[in-house]
Amino acid sequence: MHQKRVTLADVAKAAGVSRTTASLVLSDRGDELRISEPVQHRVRQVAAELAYRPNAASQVLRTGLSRTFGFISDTVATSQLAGDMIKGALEGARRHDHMLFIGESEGSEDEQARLIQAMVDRQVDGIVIASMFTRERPVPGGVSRPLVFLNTVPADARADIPVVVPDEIGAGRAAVRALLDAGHREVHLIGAGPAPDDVPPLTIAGQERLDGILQELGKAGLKPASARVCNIWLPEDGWKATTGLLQSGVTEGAVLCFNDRLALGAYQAIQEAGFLVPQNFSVVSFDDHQLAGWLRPGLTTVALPHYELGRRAIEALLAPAGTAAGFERVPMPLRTRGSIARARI
Amino acid sequence: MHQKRVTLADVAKAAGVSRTTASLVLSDRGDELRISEPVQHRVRQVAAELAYRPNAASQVLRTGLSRTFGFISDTVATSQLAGDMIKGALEGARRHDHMLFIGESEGSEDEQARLIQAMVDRQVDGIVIASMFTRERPVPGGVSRPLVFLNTVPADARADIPVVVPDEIGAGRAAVRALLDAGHREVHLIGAGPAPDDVPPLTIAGQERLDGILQELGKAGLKPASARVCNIWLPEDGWKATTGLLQSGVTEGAVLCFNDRLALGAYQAIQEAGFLVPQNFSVVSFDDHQLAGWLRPGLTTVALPHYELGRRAIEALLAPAGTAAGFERVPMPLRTRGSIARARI
DNA sequence: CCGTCGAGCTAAACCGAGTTAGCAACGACT
DNA sequence: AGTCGTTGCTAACTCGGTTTAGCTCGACGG
Repeated sequence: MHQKRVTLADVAKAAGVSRTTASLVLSDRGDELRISEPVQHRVRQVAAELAYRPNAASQVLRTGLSRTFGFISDTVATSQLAGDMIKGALEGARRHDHMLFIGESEGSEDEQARLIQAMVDRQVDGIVIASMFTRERPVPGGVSRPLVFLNTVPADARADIPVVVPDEIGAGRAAVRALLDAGHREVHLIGAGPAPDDVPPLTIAGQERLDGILQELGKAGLKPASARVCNIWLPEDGWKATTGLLQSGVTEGAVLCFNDRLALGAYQAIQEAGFLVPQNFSVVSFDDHQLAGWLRPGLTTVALPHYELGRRAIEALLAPAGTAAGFERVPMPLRTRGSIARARI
Repeated sequence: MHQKRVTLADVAKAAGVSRTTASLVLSDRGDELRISEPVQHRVRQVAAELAYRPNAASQVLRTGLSRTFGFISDTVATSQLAGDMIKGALEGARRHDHMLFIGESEGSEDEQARLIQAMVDRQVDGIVIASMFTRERPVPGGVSRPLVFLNTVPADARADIPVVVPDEIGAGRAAVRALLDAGHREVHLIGAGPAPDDVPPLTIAGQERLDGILQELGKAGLKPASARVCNIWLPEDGWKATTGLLQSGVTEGAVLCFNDRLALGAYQAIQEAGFLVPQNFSVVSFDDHQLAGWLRPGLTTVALPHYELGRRAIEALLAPAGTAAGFERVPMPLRTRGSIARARI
C-alpha cells in the first residue's frame, strides 16, 4: 500500500553513479563541479522516470532551510479581509517557492508563543505576526528567525522589527478629499471625532483615520460639521449614530463613516428615514468590505489593501536583515462607487 | 546572532548520559526501557534548563510523521465562510498537536497538483481538499497520504475517499419548515426552481437545497408559488429577481432565497418597492453569512456549518483507513432572526 | 567458582539529503 | 621520466533525532 518513496540513492543506483553525483546534478551544480554532459543527462532522465522527489525533511535537516513561512494572526475568521491577507501571503510565498503554515492565536500571548515554538521547531524561514485590526503588540522575544509585524505595531517603539501597515492617515485624507472634490463642506463623522482623541480605545486605525480626516479638513479651513463616537463599529452602532444625526434635524450633507459596517448602518438609517443615498446624503467610508459592492448604491470607500499587505509582509521576511527594518505604509486606494453625489451649492 | 540550537546531544552531554538515554526519557519511553528514576529526572531537568526543543526535521526524517496537515482550497478569499472553514481545520489540527499548511489552487488542477506535491514532499500526514462551493472534482491520483474531500464530492462515485459535506437537503427542508411553521403557504423561490432541475449549472448546493425544499413543500401538499432561477447568486441578481416578483403583482408572502446574498438583494427590492420585511414579506435563506446579522431586520437563514466542516475534515484524516470512507453530512442549523412573521390567514 | 538473569544503560545503524576533501586517469610540459 | 594541472567523479562526513541490538555489572543459584 504505502509504496516506498524513491530516494536519491535509488536514482543514483539506477543511473550508475554515486549519490554525490546525482545530488550535484539535480541541484544544478553539475556544471560547476564538472559532471559531464552525458552523465548529467542520464541522471536527470532517470530521476524523471522514477518520478524522484527529494525528501524535504532531509533537506531541512541538512541545510536548515525549510522553504516554509509561518503566518500567525490573532483571528482568521472575523472577516473576509483576513482571507485576503492570507491570500496575499500565499501568493508571496508561492513566488519564492515556499509553503505557508497558518496559526491563530485568538489574541492569547500563550497560544501565540506555542505557535511560534511549533513553527520554529519546524525550522520555518520566517514568521509573520498579523493582527486583523491594527493595534500595538509586544514583540515576542528569543525567536531566532526573521519576524515581521503585519497590521500591528510593536508596543516597544525601539523594537527593531519590520512592520507593514496600511497608510490609514492617507486613507483619512483620501476620504475627505473625495467629499471635498464633490463640493461638500458639511462633513458628519460616524464612529469617531470631532476632537483628535475622540476615538474608541485600542484602535490605531481609528486614531490615524481621524488624524488624516482632520488634517485634510483643516487644509480646506473646515472642521467636522458633527461627529459621533462609536465604541464598537458594527452596523447597529452606525444605525444608531446616524439615526441620532438625522433626528438632530440634518437633512442633507456628507456622512463619513469610519468603516463599511458603520456605513451599512448609516444606509439603513438614511433609507428608513425616507432619505436617499446619494441624493440627500453622500456616504464614504473605509475598508472596502465585500459588502460595499453589494449595497445600493455601491459604497465609495477607501480600501484596506489586505492582499498587498500580506504579500509585502512575506517580502519583508525575505529582505536581508537590516534592510527591511522599519515601517512600510501601504497606500489605501479609494474605490469609487455610487454613494457620493455633487453637493448642491 | 544566530545562536546554535540546543540539540539532544547537548542535553545528553550536560546530563552525563548517552543520546539514546536522553531520547528515551524525553519521548516518555524511559519507564518502558528501564531508565532509573534519578537519571530520568536529571535528563528532564537539564532539558528544561537548556530550553531544549527537538528539531522537527530530524524527527520527520526518521519517523516519517510530520505532525502536519495540508489544507488546499480552490479559493480562500472569496468569503468569510472560507475563514471559518480554515478556523475549524486549525482547531482540529491543534487538538492533535498538528500544524496546518494552507494552499490555494484557484481552481487550477495544475496548481493543485503542485501544492499536493509540495505538501507530500514535506511529509504531511494528510491533506484536506476543500471547495468553497460544493461541487464535483476528480480525485487526485498517486497521493500516498490520507486525503479528505471537504465541501466537494468526487466526480468518480466509486472513489474510495472520505467526504465531508453540509447537509443541504436537510437545510432546504428546514428553511421550508420555518416558513410553514409560521403559517405561510405561498412560498416564492429566488435563485432556483420550480422544477427539480431548474438550477444554475455546477452547483450541488443549489440542487440539493431545491430537492429539500420541494420535498418539504410536497409533504405539505404544496408547490412553490413562483420561482426564478439566477445563474449567479449575487445581491444584484436577487434584487432583479425579487423586483420581477413584485412587478408581477405579488404584495405579500414568503420569499425563500437560495443564499444570503440573494436575500440582501431581496431586502433591497422589497424595501425600495415600499414594502416591509417581515410585515409584508417573510424572508429566509441559506449560509448564515455575517451579513445576515447585520440586516434590518436580522435575516433568518440556515447556516453553513463551516467551522464544523473544517474540524471534521481533519478528524476524518486521522480516522483509521477504511473507517472514514464515505459521506459525512454535517447538519445545517437554522438561525432564527427577525425576517419571518406569522402569515395573515 | 561459574553460569544465568535482569536491571540499566549505550554503541551504532538509520532516515535522506548536502557538502568537503580528495582520488584516478590522462594529457601536457619540462 | 617525472611533475603538474585538469577533468570527472566519489568516499565519507554531517545534520539531529529514533531505534535496535547488545554490553556491563551485580545478585543469585547451584
